[in-house]
Amino acid sequence: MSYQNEITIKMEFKEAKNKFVQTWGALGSQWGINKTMAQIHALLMVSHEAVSMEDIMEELQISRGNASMNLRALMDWGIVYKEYKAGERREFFTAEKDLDELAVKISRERSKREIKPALKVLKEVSSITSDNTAEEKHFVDQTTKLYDFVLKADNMLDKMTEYKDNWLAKLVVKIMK
Amino acid sequence: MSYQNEITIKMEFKEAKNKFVQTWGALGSQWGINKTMAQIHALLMVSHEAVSMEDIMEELQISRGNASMNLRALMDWGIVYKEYKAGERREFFTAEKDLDELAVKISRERSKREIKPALKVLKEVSSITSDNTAEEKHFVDQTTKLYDFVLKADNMLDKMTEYKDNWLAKLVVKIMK
DNA sequence: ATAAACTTTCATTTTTTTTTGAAACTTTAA
DNA sequence: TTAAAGTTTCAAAAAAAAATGAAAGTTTAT
Repeated sequence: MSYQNEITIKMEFKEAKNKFVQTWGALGSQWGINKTMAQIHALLMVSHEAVSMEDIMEELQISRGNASMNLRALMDWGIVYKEYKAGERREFFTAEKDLDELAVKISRERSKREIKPALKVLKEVSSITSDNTAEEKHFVDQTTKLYDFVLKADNMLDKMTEYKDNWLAKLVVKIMK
Repeated sequence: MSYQNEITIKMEFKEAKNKFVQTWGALGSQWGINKTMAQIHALLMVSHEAVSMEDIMEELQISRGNASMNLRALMDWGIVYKEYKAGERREFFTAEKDLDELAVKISRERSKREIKPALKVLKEVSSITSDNTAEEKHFVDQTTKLYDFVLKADNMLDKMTEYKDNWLAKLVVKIMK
């Protein structure tokens, strides 16, 4: 293989990696996860070995503070881990690479942080003592339905992800038949 | 019932309604939907009859432009409808109130707008011609897995929502047993 | 104990997203 | 046709979110 070809191929890989990281970042934004957080996660997902903070900063062109804070957030979500290498002072980071596990953790966190508090409010507002204007009846009825729906969806997601191993594939089978 | 009590009850309803609208708005933000859009939707969801733009502006304390743009967006998502009242010049708005239908429409839109384009990129980047460094092998392997996973999840969601009527309840039964 | 190597924090700046409001546009009734 | 009643658009302003970077903090080797 010629030198020229090798250069070409390397470029293609770097471009692909970059495109993936950018896309994952944009997708994150659209789902309320900050861009850098999603990008760091993407980068770690496709890295075959643990990456230092220095390297993350370099690859994504971000500041030390930004890298540090988003790595912390990713670790709080339980989807990025710190790793220590023998004889190395620096810390290295890896992402959860098992996709079933990743999906489970993201589900759990979002449920805990967002769905559960929303359910609490729904329960609260649907239990007002209503005099019986059509307006208030409709409010109580609709928020009660919403509470039931969200609760059911949340429980189902929980059950779904309980399968643990290969849960998505198993579900596909179960639902299709 | 005394005048005083009636005032108290009215207050409670207004507070509950406001709390619901605020909470729905906050939840929207966390999932990448702008706050006002979510609030308008919340407001329409719990209104027993169609609401004019004027009233929406008034209740949410937002400008005409903001109201107009977000109503347009909600209609593009297919979860808010325009209504014309006989002998009225103004337009009125209602929300999709059937929760099964609402969830289906939100799923469809998000899939179309975000998941499908992401899948396209995943397919693209996972098909680079790789020389066989461990690094590139891992990249291709991981992005391929991700493509398969996201595709499967997207298809499943599609199948799930195909049940149409009362799909969530039906699914719960199917998955639990 | 200390200093080098590294990480975290947070007040300030920058960027991005959302909102405003006035002008342009549309529709309807007289 | 016109003018009144309403809606939409979009450039500019405001608000919100994210990023920076320097100072403070921590850890480790000597």
